[in-house]
Amino acid sequence: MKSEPDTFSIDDLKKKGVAGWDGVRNYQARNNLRTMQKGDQCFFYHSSTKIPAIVGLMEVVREAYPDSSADKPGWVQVDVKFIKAFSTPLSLEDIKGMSALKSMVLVKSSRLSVQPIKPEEWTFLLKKLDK
DNA sequence: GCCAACGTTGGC
DNA sequence: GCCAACGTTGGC
Repeated sequence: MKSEPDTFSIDDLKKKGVAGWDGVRNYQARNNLRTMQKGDQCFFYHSSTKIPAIVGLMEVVREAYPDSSADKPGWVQVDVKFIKAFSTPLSLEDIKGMSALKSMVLVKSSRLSVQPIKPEEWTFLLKKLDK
């Protein structure tokens, strides 16, 4: 899940503990939000910043429900809980250099703000990040 | 700040 | 339903 740190950063999530992931206005991203289940974990990615990178880990604590920030119905948000901020974030540059991550959506379709991750990619990333 | 890639809108 | 014009995202 991507966010511009100027708008909402991993530190902001850490402070809040639990936050609503609202503001998604893209159908594909919305569909991905809808598939997320309580207990699912996801990565927090900082986009549009000096060093775009995976910076943290979080967990879905509430499944998709109407996004109150939307002026039209149909958009949804989920609630996520802070789990951790990685001491060493994994930059997009690094990700692009790893052959195991070659087919990541992040590399292939960088604009999608809520992306699926394959199990093998997830395992690989967690091993790299969570030391 | 630039620009490529992508998504959305609206005329026909 | 096509496609040109326009808007947005996000890496660099």
